[in-house]
Amino acid sequence: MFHEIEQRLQETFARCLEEKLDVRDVPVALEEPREASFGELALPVAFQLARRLRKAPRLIAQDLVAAVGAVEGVAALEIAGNGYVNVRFDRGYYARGLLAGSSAESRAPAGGKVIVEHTNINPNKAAHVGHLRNAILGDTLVRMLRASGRRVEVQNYIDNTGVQVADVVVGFHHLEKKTPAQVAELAARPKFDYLCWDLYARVSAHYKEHPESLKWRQQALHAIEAGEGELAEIAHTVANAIMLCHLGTMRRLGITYDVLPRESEILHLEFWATAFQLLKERGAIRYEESGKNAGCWVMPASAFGGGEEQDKVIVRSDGTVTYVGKDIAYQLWKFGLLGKDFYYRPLLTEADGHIVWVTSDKPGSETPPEFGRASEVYNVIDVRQSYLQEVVAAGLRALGYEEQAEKSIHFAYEMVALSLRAAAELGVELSEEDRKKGFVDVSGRKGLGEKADDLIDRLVERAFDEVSSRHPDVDEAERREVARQIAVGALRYFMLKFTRASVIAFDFQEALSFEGETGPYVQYAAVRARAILRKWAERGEKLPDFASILTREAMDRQLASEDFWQLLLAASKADVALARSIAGGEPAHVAKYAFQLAQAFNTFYHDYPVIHEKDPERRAFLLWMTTYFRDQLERTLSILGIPVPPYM
RNA sequence: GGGGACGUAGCUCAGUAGGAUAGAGCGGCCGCCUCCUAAGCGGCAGGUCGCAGGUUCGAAUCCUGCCGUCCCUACCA
Repeated sequence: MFHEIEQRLQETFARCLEEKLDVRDVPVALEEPREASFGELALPVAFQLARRLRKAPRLIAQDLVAAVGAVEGVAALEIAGNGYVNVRFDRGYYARGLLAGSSAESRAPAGGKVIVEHTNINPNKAAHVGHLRNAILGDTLVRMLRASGRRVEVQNYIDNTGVQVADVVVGFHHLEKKTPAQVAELAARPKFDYLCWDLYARVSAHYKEHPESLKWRQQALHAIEAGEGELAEIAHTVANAIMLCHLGTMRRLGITYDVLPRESEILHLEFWATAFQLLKERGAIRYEESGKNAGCWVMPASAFGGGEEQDKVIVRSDGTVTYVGKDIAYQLWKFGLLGKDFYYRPLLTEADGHIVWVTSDKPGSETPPEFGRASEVYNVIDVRQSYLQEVVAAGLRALGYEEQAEKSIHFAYEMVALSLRAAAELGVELSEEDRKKGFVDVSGRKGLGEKADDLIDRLVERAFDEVSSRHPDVDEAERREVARQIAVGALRYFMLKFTRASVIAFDFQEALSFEGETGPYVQYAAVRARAILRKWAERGEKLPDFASILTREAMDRQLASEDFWQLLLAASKADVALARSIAGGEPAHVAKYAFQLAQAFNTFYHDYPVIHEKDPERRAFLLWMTTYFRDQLERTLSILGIPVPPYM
């Protein structure tokens, strides 16, 4: 509704500018005034024209307003200050529009399929808080895009053949002296990812003390790549088991995937060979005869704006491909440009019936949906990979896929570090450098950091205590489920409230808080809205027929109250917030809006008892506001992936 | 050396396609539960938006320089 009026104003003013002033190149900007008393929208257009027309902005504004005349849904256009045009909505019209359900909801889904790749955790150890930021950011992006009508495919890339897995294989084989069968037995036990977490740290420490043992890593890598022998078998067991652990961790947060493309298939199906051919044919890479990169195939630095002497090696002099090369092949596949596809098999079925597929190197018996062939690709990867992501896009560009390079979006975010206090709580020794920085880097290699599942457990425990203190009479299993939902709300909100470019110095006190700007605060507002309506129903009352009682005149009467109008207006801006959030690539904006929406509802809740209202029209209005707030809160929370508990 | 991000209240952060009196949460202080759950609500205190110039009707926002912090810049994977 808000957006409709915005559009109408923009069109009307643009047309007026064109017809009356012959101005076409000035975009009609709309702002939300700082002061609510100025109206709902403001147009600074007169300022933009002042210079060109050599005329005082205020006079221009007056002429424009006179020329524009009446606009549907707008009660008044006022000149304010030096030349602002302030817009006052027709409140009754607006509210009736909301009551009827905005037609903006029914707009057709536009554009082709979007692929969002996120999580991408090395399958060699338990997930930690840093991984949570990636997955929550990615999953929320998916929900945002879907809410805006886009078709989205969610991918979680599994590097099951890399060094990280190889290192754990080394641990089992050389340090622990385990046979593949023994490893398989361990892998079947719970918390295998925790066991590997420690083992991985031990292997890293071992390398440090005995650098000569790094040859074990090379052996393991070769074995894994060849896919034969005990080492490969252990790698296979470890990667699969840990991958399932990660899926389990993410499932706790309501995060799931459509397909898991694996590095092993990219290898076995020779995606790289195909891409290599393309890159050579189209001159995207060149063979170096001499110089420091002699014998290598490189992408010239000029292709991706790299500095001088910064050509990027794609194929090493020994003929093996670097990661970027494989990433280019993979990115080509995502756009359906490789001319090759994976095979697939169903991996598991989620509780809601959703099937998660995994790639395979041979045909399966079941027919998968069509994967890949996207028109737009979001890679949710931390900011440190910016350079490599640039090279990948440059690869597409060099192949002539300008459009796809443009649509390859590196959805970058900053790291999660540990606050000094959190690091101290985890028993980390703080160096002078750490103290100066003010935070400590998470390091999987050192086994340093808070495991995702531990954090979720802590949150659930805290929430359980809170729930239990408020509802001691309720069945324990039910309290636990409510606690779980609150924990998810707290964690997801915490990870989303920061903008992407902000380093999160993870702090337990902040993350475990349920008060103030937190997920539970927003959940609580939704719970309160539901509670009012439940109480109403428990009295044996039915909801009034809003459409017939709340006529336009009735809405006008009720919304003459500035309080009500501001509350309704705030509640109606969910779509505006979503659109702005997608355009800006910033899920934090939706989170902020959810918080503001909750604040607005809490004000409403506090100031206006609904059920005890005596006047029938006023009561109907309050009940309608309650349902509207509830719907908007629930919708916004679902975009954030935050559940609404039955009570709190 | 080159590239990028950042510097806003005691703390953690919003706010930048230039706009009206710079916001929130936490922490601090003072209030509010015979009335739909106080995980709530109200109030007070707290800021030369790193510094200096420039652009203009107007700058936290754009440009330049400086100071400071972090990240990236391998034939490792």
